[in-house]
Amino acid sequence: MTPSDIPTRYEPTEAEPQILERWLESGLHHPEPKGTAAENYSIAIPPPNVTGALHMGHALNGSVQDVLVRYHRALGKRTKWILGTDHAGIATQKQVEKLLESEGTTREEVGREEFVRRVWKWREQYGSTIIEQFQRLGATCDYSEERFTLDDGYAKAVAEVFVRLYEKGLIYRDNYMVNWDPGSRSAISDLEVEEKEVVDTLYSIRYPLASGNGNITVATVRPETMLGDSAIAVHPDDERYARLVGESVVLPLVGRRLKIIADHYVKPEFGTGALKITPAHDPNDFEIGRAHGLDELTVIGEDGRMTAAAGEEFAGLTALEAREAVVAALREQDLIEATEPYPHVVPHSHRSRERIEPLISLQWFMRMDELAGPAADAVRDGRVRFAPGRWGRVYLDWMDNIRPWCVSRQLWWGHQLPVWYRGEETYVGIDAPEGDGWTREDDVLDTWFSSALWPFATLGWPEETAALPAFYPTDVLSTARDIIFLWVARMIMMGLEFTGEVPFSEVYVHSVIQARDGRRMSKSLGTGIDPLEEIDRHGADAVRFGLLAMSSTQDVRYSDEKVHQGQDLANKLWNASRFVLMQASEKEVRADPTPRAVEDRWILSRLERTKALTASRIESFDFHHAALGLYDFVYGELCDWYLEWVKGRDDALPVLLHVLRETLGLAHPIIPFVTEAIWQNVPGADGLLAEATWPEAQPGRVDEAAEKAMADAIAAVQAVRAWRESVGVRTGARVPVRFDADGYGELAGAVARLGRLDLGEGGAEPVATVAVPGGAVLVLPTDAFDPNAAARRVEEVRKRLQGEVARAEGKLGNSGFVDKAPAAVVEGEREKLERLKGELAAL
RNA sequence: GGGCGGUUAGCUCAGCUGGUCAGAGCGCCUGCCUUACAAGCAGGAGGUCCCCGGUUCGAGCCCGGGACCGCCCACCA
Repeated sequence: MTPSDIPTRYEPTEAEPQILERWLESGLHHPEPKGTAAENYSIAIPPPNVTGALHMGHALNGSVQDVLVRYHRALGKRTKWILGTDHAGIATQKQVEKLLESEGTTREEVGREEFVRRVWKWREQYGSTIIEQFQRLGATCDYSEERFTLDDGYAKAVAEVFVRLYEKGLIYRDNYMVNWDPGSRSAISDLEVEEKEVVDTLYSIRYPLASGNGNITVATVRPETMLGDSAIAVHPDDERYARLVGESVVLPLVGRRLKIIADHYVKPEFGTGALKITPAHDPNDFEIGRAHGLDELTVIGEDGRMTAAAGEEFAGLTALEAREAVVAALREQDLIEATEPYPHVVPHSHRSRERIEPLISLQWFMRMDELAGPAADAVRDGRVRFAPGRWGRVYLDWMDNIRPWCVSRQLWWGHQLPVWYRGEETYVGIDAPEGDGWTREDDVLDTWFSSALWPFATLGWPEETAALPAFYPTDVLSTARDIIFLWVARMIMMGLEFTGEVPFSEVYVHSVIQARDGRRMSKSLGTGIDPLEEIDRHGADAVRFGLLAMSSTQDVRYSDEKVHQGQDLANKLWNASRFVLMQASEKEVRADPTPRAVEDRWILSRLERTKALTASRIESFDFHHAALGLYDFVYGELCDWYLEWVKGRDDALPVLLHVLRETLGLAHPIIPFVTEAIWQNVPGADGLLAEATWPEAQPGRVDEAAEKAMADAIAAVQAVRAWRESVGVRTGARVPVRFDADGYGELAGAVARLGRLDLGEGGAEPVATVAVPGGAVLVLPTDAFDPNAAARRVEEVRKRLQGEVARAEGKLGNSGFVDKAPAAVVEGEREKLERLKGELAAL
């Protein structure tokens, strides 16, 4: 196709699929496992859930990582973007349960083995969805080596880690209070619990003293748990109860005698200052119970129903039913002293949204303190750096207060614990133990346990693969802040423990993209914006540019304007290229971009600065400015000025082509599709832009003098245009002028052309004056405008200038300023004053 | 209860270690089909930089206090 056949609009929907195909076929995303991790560049993608569909968070993070990956690939590094998906225990299990439900059956009915088979089948069918969606974004992950956290090799790594930690004594089994999620019927970790405010009823209940001399009143929002009470606690210094400590009360409805104990945990000022202790159903009571050796009576089971221990009358009821029954029974005996509405925060399951039922359960735990120390040190001493830095402090706060991690889950989908039991015996090992009678632990591991191994398990650990030394440690981990504890911290701990090295040296915590109105983007709220629809509408480049331009060091609202800016930029580049290529015609120009004019030196200088700036911004994760800086260069310098400036010149082509090629190169990491599409039409551009090198820095091309000269010339054009507008010069009319300003040289001609002026030398008396840097443009007699309007305009300008002069003089007349401000600042002010006076005089 | 962000033009946001920092995009107004682009080009209007104190020759920028919005952590029944 000849350049003039190139359509005037860039059509992403037509271009993108073809370009994507070429990239995928080229193999550019797959590096050979050679060299060392120090020479190479690698990023491990936060593995999306297999059940997932691309959301804005993925799209932003994918854009961020792809910019980094493409940039480093262009720098000539062997670059690997480790790709894969997470088996996502609960989420995936639920998905398939739903499917079974639609078939009229249940997980229990089909049985574990069949269920797991069904999940695998589901994964085969739908698991690649999100991978394809990443491709549409243009992400150059290593698609040829897709990992899955439940693959055989990966599972081996998980088992290996579990066994080693067990042998080290860091993993153990215990009967302990856990967060029971009735929704998923599994224990969950502290991190998967979220506090939500609810309004409960606070019941004040009288417990009669065993002595018969009165009562102690306690308050609770969960009266049903009283069936499991083991004691009453008061503060040791609470005089009201001092003489009662050691005595007993009679537990209403049950009749059990409860000791009155003293414990510092109790807040005397809260309620009556007496606290009922239910060790099996409240985390605090659990602690107190263990400290005092109290009985742990489980009255609510894992099914959410009252156990036999709750007594005949209540056993089998749901906890809620039991509450009503207990309250009714207490009322009957007139033991309820008061009730009041009580708003407070209570734990809910992050997954199922259901209220957590704290209970004592036999689970597997991991002690974290021993691993946390070195992992915290790695951040303290800078081996791992967070960007923005404040997240490092957040990480450290958590690490310094770390608690044991409940790692077992009562699910079917996941890594089954490598643990076998026979009677009282427990065996932990990679393979099943010898001998008969062993049964394997049913539970599976918390999904985050396997995710914690991601950076090295994906590379084949514990096998000594070639990929491991080539790409581990990785360079950057890019993620959202909500998984800093769940994932990032644990990767650092596990990485250090099992490889002796930090898994990545930088953690970039990107923005959270909110809905347009500032609410959270969420499916249930209907506030989500589908990145794929946005790509359909505006193109992948526009979405990438938009997201990067939006991103910040804080949360941001989704901005349609930024996406539009990206779309506009793509189109602008497309048309600028058209302009250049139409001149290039068949001629293949590879010649050095020899500058033949000031504007050539200027654009080469500006290009040089943009290259350096873009590189440093990418390296410092300042994607916002990298994207917008690129936009400014392309619009504000290349198109608005340079292209206009050289129109009519026939010797600018080498520079034009050079600037176009390099601009495509530096824009490519941000807007890869359109730049690749243009590249295919550029004479002398071989192969894929995605495989081309980053435009080499040419510091010698920075030209201060040319920048200054052009800045003045541009300012002059703008001054002339503004003047024309303000005095109402007839549209398009050429205005005769005498150029009375220094320092323009050859640029005066272009200023005149762009300002639609006719340069003359005649000695006629000027009828108007337009101040420009270095002097003025004197307007000669003409009928193109009304001189009165010009006079008014001059007055306005004079007033403004006089004001500025007064301000500058005031500043310089202030001895405080002159004496204390740095000499350069004072000098700058003096120069400014001179300039202003000059402009004023020129009027 | 503790901690962290934020509050700048009608809207969404930039403003580095205090001195051309009062900006961009969108929107708005005016004028243009200028042979790359009318989803374009040119010009323009628009802001007590949340409030109150303080430091300084000089403060969106630093310090103290306050208001409001958002997030994280947290075992007060």
